[in-house]
Amino acid sequence: MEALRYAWFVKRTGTKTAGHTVRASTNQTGTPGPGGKRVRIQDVASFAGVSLGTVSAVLNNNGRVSTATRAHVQAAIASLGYRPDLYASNLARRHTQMLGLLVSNLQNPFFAETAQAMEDEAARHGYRISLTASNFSPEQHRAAVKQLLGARIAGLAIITSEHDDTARQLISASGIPAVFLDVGKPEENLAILRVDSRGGMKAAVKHLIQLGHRDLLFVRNSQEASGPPLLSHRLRDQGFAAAVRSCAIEGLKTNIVDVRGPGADAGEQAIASVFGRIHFTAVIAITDMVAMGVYRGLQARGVRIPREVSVVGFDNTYFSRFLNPPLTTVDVSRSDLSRLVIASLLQRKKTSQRLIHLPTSLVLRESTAAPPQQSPRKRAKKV
Amino acid sequence: MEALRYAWFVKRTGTKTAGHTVRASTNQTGTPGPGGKRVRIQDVASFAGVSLGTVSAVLNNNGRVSTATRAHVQAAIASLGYRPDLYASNLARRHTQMLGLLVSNLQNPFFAETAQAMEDEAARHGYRISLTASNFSPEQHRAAVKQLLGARIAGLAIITSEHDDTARQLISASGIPAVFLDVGKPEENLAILRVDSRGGMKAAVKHLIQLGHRDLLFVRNSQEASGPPLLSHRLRDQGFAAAVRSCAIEGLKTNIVDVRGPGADAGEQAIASVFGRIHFTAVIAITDMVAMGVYRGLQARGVRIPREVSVVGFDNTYFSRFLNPPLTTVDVSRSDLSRLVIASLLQRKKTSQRLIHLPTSLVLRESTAAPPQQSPRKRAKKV
DNA sequence: CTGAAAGCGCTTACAG
DNA sequence: CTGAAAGCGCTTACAG
Repeated sequence: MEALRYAWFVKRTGTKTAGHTVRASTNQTGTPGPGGKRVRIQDVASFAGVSLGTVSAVLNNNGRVSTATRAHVQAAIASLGYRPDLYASNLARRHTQMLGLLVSNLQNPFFAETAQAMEDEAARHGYRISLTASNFSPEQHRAAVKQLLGARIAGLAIITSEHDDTARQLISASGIPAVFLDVGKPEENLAILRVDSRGGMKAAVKHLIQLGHRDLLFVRNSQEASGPPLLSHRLRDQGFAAAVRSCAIEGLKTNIVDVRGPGADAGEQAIASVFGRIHFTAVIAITDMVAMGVYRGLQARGVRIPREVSVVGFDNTYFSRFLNPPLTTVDVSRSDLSRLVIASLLQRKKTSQRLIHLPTSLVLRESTAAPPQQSPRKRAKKV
Repeated sequence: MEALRYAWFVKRTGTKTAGHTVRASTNQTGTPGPGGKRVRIQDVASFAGVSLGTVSAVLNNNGRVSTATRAHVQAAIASLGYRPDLYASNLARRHTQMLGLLVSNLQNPFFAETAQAMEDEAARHGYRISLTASNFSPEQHRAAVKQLLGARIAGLAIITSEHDDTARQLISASGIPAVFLDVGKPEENLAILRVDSRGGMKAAVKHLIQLGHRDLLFVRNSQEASGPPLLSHRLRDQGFAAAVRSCAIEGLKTNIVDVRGPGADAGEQAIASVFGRIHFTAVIAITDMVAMGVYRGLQARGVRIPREVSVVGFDNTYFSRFLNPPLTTVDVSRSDLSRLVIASLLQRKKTSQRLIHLPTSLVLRESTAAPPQQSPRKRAKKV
């Protein structure tokens, strides 16, 4: 037994010291190890005739290596095609240069655009993004968080429409810096990013009222799953309600339609279901995707935008200005969002801002105008 | 020196065996280790009163653990909130359950939708996707591949428009199973996914010709960077050219416009630049995004689709059927693509298919119709 | 069915 | 400026 231990010991410390080697250590030869063809740091060291620690130093720019040695090692790295093992190095380092990002869905342009902006911003700081989509499911949300937490990420951004309390507690307990979109209160390691949805909604409603609209239709969608309503949607709902309240004007009438399903489908169906039954001269869509469906629903029925009905969206996705007519919508800056989130995740000091406010702004395009003078056509039956 | 070595040795093997402990090993107590608050597998083992190997066995479902012990260990895991360290386990395991995916850009719905489909399909096999965007830049492409290769991914899918030869050689040399979109020839570990762009283009051209169109405008976009043309675009170019050749019909005229920039912008500008100067009754856009810009360009000039001009897109992105009118486009199935790619990456046998064909199909919607009978309005000056 | 040992491929004090 | 040692937190033969 003692012999066995000794053999292992010798193998670990190398053969240079002695003739008491028990097993041949192929790692000293510079050839790939016995297990596979992966080039290891030791191979580079042997090849360059330096020690393993020196190679590591040049890899990590830990000064104290002469220029000549550095160049020599780098040549060895290049000629062997060496690539450091991410898992070994992160394990040894005890931390990663990886930020986790959880979004609801990549199909939705808002999330896709945000993910892209986060990746760019993270790269600017030397970090990478580990991206996961929850598909709006709290279960997938929780599973993704568990995975990310096991991956020793340096920080975690939860930019989702759905929410999961268990996941949140896990994150809180982990002590990892995190940012949540919209939901809950800040904690020691949790910052909250508050997008001013209410302000955006208010601006949209005010804009329509100032144009003379008095019959507003608010179109929203719910997820397939019978879970709780999406948080981002709830805030936009509240924003709409608050805006209507604060704008209390003689004769203002509002209706709300909710349809299950993906944005554009829901928007189209919403129009199909209320058309001819509810009177409205303006539509506020809860997202640009929904607005796109609303366009389709309206235009398929020969309704002209904005001459007969005005439409406002929310998100200012890339495509919104290419719709016909270009969509008036509420802008949420992806780059500001990314900058604020990444900055929050990366700053170590505990004194940092725990509540991050992101303003919104109404982008005026051509989908809104004054309502038609005369009572609209037959569809416009009052309710 | 020998004493020091011995101390280390004892520490590694634990204190159970003897009184010759040199330093106290806090790891045996079940409390978090001295370094931080991360719970380790040894903590779970101590807490449950079993050995570390047993905990590992229940974590990895390596049979041979009694039901009672398993339950007991799982309780310990739950009550300590233990989460295995991804880096340590992957290092020890020598492989990961991670697949790399490189796409050009997440803003483009085709890539976003494909990424989403790949994630779903990978999850079905117990794998995760490490997603990176190259932003169409060969340099970023190469850097991303290097990172992915260092991350010991189990497989790598390159679904990009751009290409980099160095990256390809690195992948080839690594021996990691990989799939490339469209480019090059299969090798030992490299499969090629060939999307039948030519077939799709041919179908589009034939469709328009059968409707009676004789003046076709092909609208394409190039990237900002002055690099080589995108591969996917080159194939679609060729498809267009081949289709026109094979359809050689009396009086068939074609023009090609190329504009630099992102899809929708390019499409809009393309129309702006040729409108009134080139005669066309149908537009074939190289992507749906470009088609969206073409819509905008046409409609801003009062041209009705399809009554005056027909438009065909390529990709069948989610939004295409919500355009007004719904876009006729060439479909590339995201789910088929994902299934084929993941299957190729995961199958170990070398005899597997190295050349994967993915058919395309023309989806007929309302953006195409017979050309106007009489010579179009003033814009329609022959060239 | 269980446990102690050997190893994964790095980094980072530490001693020279 | 360089090198040998200790450690990161796991997995997986191997011996009992």
